[in-house]
Amino acid sequence: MSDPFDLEQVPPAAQPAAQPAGDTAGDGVAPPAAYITQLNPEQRAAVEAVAGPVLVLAGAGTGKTRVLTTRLAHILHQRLAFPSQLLVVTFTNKAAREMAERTAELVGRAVEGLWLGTFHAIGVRLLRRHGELVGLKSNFTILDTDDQLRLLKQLIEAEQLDPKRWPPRQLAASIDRWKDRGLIPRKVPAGEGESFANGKGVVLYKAYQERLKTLNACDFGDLLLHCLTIFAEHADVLASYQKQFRYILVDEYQDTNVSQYLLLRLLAQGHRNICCVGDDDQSIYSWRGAEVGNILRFEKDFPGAKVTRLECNYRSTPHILGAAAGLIDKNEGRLGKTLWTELNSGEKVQVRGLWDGAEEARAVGEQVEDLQRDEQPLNEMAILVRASFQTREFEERFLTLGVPYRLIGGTRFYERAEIRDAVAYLRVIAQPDDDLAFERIVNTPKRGLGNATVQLLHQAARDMGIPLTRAARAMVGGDDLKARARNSLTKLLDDFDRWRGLIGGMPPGELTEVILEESGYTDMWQASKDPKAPSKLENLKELIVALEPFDKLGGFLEHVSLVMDAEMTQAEDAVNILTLHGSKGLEFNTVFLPGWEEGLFPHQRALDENGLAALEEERRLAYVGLTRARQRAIISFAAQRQMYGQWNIALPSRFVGELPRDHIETETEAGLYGGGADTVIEPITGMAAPGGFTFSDSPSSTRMRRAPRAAPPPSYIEGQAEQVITSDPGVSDYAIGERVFHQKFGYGLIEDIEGNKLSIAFDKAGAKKVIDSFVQPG
DNA sequence: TGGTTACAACTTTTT
DNA sequence: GTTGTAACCA
Repeated sequence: MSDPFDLEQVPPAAQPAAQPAGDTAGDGVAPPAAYITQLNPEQRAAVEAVAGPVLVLAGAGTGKTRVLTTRLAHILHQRLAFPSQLLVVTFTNKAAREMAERTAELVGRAVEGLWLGTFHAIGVRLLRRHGELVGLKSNFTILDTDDQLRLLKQLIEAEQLDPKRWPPRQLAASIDRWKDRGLIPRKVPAGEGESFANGKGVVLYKAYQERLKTLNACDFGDLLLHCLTIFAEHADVLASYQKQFRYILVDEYQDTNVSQYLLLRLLAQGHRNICCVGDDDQSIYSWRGAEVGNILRFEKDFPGAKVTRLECNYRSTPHILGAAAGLIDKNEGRLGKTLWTELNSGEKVQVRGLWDGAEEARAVGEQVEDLQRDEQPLNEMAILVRASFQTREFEERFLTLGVPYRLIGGTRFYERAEIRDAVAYLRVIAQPDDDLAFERIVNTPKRGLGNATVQLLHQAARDMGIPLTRAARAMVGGDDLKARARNSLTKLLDDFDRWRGLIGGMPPGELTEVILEESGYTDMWQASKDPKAPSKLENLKELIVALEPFDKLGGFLEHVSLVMDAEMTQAEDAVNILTLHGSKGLEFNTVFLPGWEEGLFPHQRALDENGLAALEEERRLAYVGLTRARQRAIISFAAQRQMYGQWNIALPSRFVGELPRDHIETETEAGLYGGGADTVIEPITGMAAPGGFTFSDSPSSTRMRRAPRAAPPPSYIEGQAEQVITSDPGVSDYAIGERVFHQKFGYGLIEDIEGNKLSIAFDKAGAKKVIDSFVQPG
């Protein structure tokens, strides 16, 4: 019997033109394939519109991945193309994996030969083949952020600049942004390089690119930038890929940057069958170069594009959707979608104000335990935070409670120092020109090759214009080095040679074990009395395990640079703690959204750097967070919070006030921000919340004595006119010059008063703005 | 050269 | 509070 997905049988000449769905087995009577009938009409339209440019605006929880995978299966089923003629690009490795798995489910087995991966993975694939066109050998190294920074620091110093005044991080950010925009050094618009080191920015960028070439290396941005260069300069290469990729599918289109956009546009010019799926309301990566504009002007870029909206949400209750919709509606410049659902209304979104971060963690912990008693799996609960430092309080709380949790994100496996050291050894072996890897391990473990020696090597390498390891070889033959250093270095180079000789002879995992053993690296940690040493040794063992599936060293190194996240074991039932950014694409029955405070969320730094655009992006982030929830969302904010050792006053996020009241339920009692016991929180303003809360767990001695007052509505925030302030703004009872006491900051002097906000110069804690109900006469 | 200490900066998000 | 870097001393 014929297999509808028998890809070997696909006639390569098949054209997108049209056979009706399901009529592929040649018997002419087949109804629409099963996979099609399971879709709703909009989804089905998005799947079946295979020819020409298509934009699918897929709201949160509307079955975006399903549409993508079904479309992919559909194209294969219709025999419109070989797998190798399909380019499927995702934004994350996880999404790529999921896509492959779900397509395999639809097709009934894994599909071989697809060009499916992240933009960067696709870039690598192209560069391994055509890298010589931009001066890269096929075994080029991919630098990580750390290497990049060390290299930039060297270059900054070489320009006689002080890296303290001109931080490498800042330069790296500029360079990354240029690369995101597809700009090689000479294309950087005049004036843009000026801001760094008095105009040296572009000079350094150029020097950096040259240095990368001699290192036979490229950074993340180059993976796309070099592809663009190749396509621009070699029409034949471009043409061959334009011809090859009959169908292009793009996930998370709202997250593409200019480079990615340009690549897609070039590649799609062949067959024009490009389908982009995305949601402008979930664009949260502009800070790393993503251009929402790409999705907003899709129809202009691809004339005649079909646009399909997926608005039927299968995930969240109406209250959750309503709250999210009310919030996102405050943004301008949206393509606009209205999500609806057939689910029952469910619980309202809970909004809670609390005394401080610790109490917030306590409240979440309690609710987690309650839900657990109701037999809700912990796996179905998630705490989504804005910034990673927020995770600590929850971790501590869960440890105390004995509730298992898992931290998603955080320091990733391949970013750990010991893993990078080990990988650096492998890199030196695989690619002798990799100076950065060499520098990393030349004196780790200590072998008497300190700074002085390395400087000599650098000098020699520069003079001769060769990589460090080659310079080292030359130096051990000469007499510039002290006997001790020379012996050490000779031994190290001999080790390199020996290990290199082992590459083909044993699997990479075994080779790594040999290297870590013979180099003394393992011994170093075994002898260490660092409390972290045991866990580092554990990690090294895990690295060996991670190496097992790889039969070639190069393959593993590529994996390390592209797939930063090591596979997580989901075995245990545990609460998930992750950032809002990390939550995109996930869903949970219960979602906790703590830290909705001005300055933290929306984040102050984002606001400072990017103003209104950033505010809208933060709002989208809030939208993403809310729409992760299937049944229940709990938003909370604290009145004060400790951030890197310092206590900070916090006011409720303006987003709290933007939530439509019909869909939320506030747990309010008396007092936290002033206001009477029966007031409703209206912290809309981004200033102060007149809502009432008690600090239930705080010792009675800390309770406020003074009659609470509400904050005045801030005048500088637009669009707040309709918000009702239910408690009387009033005026502070304090006077300038009065001495007051604050529970966390101690004694201080009032310097200024605005409504109920006091500017106080604290004796120990410095100047702060505090709501008057937090202090008492001192 | 290596270890220790002191100081500083830093924390939004990540392929 | 933490981590990384610089300066100092052994």
